[in-house]
Amino acid sequence: MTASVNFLSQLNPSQRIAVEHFCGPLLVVAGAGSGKTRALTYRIAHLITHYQVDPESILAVTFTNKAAREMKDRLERLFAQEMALKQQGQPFNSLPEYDQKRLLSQVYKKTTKKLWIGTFHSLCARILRYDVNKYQDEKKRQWERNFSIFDESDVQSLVKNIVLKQFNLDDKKFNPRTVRYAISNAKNLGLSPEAYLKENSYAKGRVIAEVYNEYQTQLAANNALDFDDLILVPVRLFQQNESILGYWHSQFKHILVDEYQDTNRIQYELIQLLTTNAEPRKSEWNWENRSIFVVGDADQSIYSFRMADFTILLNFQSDFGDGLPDEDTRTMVKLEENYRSTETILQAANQLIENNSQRIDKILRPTRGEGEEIYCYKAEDERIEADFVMGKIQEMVETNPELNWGDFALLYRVNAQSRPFEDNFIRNNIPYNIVGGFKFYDRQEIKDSIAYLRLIVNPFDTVSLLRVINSPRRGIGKTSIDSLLKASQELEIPLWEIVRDETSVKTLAGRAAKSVNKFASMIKELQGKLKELSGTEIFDQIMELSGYVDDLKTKGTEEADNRLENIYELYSAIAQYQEENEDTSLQGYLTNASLASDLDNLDEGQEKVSLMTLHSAKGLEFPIVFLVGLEQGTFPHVRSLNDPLSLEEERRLCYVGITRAQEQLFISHARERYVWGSKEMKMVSQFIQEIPEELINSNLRPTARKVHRKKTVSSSANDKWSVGDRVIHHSFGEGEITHILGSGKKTNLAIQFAGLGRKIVDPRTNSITKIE
DNA sequence: TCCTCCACTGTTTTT
DNA sequence: CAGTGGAGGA
Repeated sequence: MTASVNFLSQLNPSQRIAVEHFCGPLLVVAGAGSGKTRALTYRIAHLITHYQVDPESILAVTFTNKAAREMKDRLERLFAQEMALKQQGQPFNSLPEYDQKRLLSQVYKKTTKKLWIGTFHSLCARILRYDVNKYQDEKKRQWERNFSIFDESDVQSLVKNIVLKQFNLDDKKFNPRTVRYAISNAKNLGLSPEAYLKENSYAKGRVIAEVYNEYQTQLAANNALDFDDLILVPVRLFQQNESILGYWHSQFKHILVDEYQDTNRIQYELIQLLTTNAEPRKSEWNWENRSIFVVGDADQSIYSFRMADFTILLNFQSDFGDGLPDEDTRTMVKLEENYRSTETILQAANQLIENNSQRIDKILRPTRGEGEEIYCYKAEDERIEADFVMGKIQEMVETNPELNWGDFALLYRVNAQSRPFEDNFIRNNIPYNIVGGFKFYDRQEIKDSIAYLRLIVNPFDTVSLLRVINSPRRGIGKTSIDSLLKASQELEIPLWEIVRDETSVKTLAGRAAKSVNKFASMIKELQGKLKELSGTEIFDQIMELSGYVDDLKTKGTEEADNRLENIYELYSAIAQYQEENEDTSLQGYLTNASLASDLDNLDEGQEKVSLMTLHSAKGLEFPIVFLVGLEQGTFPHVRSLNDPLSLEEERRLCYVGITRAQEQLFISHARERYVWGSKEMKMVSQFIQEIPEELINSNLRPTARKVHRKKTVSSSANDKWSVGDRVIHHSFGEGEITHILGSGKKTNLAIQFAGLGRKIVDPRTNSITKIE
């Protein structure tokens, strides 16, 4: 088919191997900026056009919703371009906008709509909407298909309540956050409360296991799942029911996983089950018309706090592949050519990451020019640091007509660091966009509205019920609620079962009974309309009937107006979802909303400076990057200073930051900075010292670099030497390079000298010169 | 039942 | 320096 010929020609040999891969396992080790997204999208396109794979049987897992959306968009364009040439005989871009849109929507209907592209969480949620009712856990707890997804704050308060109120534990010894974290970790390792207990049978572990168990009971009582369950439950279900696993195994013939280094144990398990159908022995796996294709970079593994485990990536070759050494294997390919950044930036990144002990050998080979040196600014404090960044951006935008605000990104370790920059940007009218931190869905009015919707979809969702039963105030106070709650607990039935029953309410709620009954009939009414009305219509009605909007309107304060605005925005979000997904069910929207992240709001089209954490920046690129707060204790973060493994993760994070930059990188640090309201002295980050001095220009030694640069840089540059080069050594004479050993700082050359045999030489000693 | 004020506590990264 | 939670007053 002509389609494939077209895009294959744009690839380098390694990318081509990746894209043309059809059946069986393949690990793509893809360095930053090496075109891995391209490899992924082109491969999907190739599977469909060249191998006639049914789009419905392709499962592509990405790390963020944004990455998923981008992949779908790219695929749509790719197919639309092909169709433009075939149907109309002219390039897509030259078609009138109307035709472009028509083509894109054709492609959507025919192909991209059918693909299973999304995050682990969204894809699993989708699977569970079909099958969760067939699952039963060890304690016979069950869930229905209209389950709620509890967000982190729901979960926190649930755990807190169990620890403090129900179990009456000492919160010094059992900090609810720590307990919550332990439960999450257990789930990410695939441990049930019982299994957790077995592995943690000491006193504290036993208590946590009990909390975990009670927590599960309450989730089930609410017909709710937490984020971790979205992965854990399908895995369990697949383990206990082979026909359900069989169904999904035959559904997903070609599985692709992006950012494989950030996969955790339970996600790995899921992939493993879907790929192998739980066949235990490798020799029994049937790769006919089936593949597992993962892309990742161990150097960019930055989510171990979420139990991500990059040894999963390192083990791919022995888990799924042929397990042969790098030179001989056919189940691994490395993409090392970097198309994104200048050589200077790549050298900084390569040298920095060399300081890590835990990695697989890989470097980034530059394909672009040397570029500008890195500029390092030492500031007095965080306000001066902000002045510097602001001044530099303004200066560059003014002097360089090619640049606009959207070409700049400001990256920091923790969200709190954005503050001084925000203040500064507001004062100086610099348009900016903060990604992450406060979320739209975290606002009170939004949580309230969502809670109403959740309750209508899933009446067992007691957390939501409690949230809205007296919001807006309708005279249902603490005492009434408590007596209703107590009854539900004693009878072991959901709170809603009490609330919906007029007689029970009359006996229990006293003066508030009338209000409770009114509230209950309102919810009942909308539950009845759930099937006939669309999400937006339900939303409209609940806001009206509940008096929520009226309540805000009568307040008339600026704050209330603001909240109203947000509620209207939520309405548009639901409407937009319905339109884009051809899904008018409220449930679809709710799932989508609970899995949405703030990163999804990042709109590249806007001409605004982007501010975000280094974690959020993964997968993105910007012409100019500012990496700020490079101080010991800020970055690397305090909590990693004493732990070598976390320090390595911080270094990987720094590596991610550096490799976001295409043209130019600025780094800065402050001599002192406010932390918790008091000034602290800060030492410069060790990461700055790990970048070769010659690559950095700074406000402390403005002209230092030019003198050393050429010599040292080129002799430490690994890519200068290649096998077969003729060299002269000052004492051994002429020889030929036969091997290049290691990479970066540790590069050594094996050289065959006439009459002297082979010797290992360190090129950094300047003892050898190349003969051109 | 509701609202306001004060004291305390806890600070990484996110699907 | 936040944001939260509890206590006490209206």
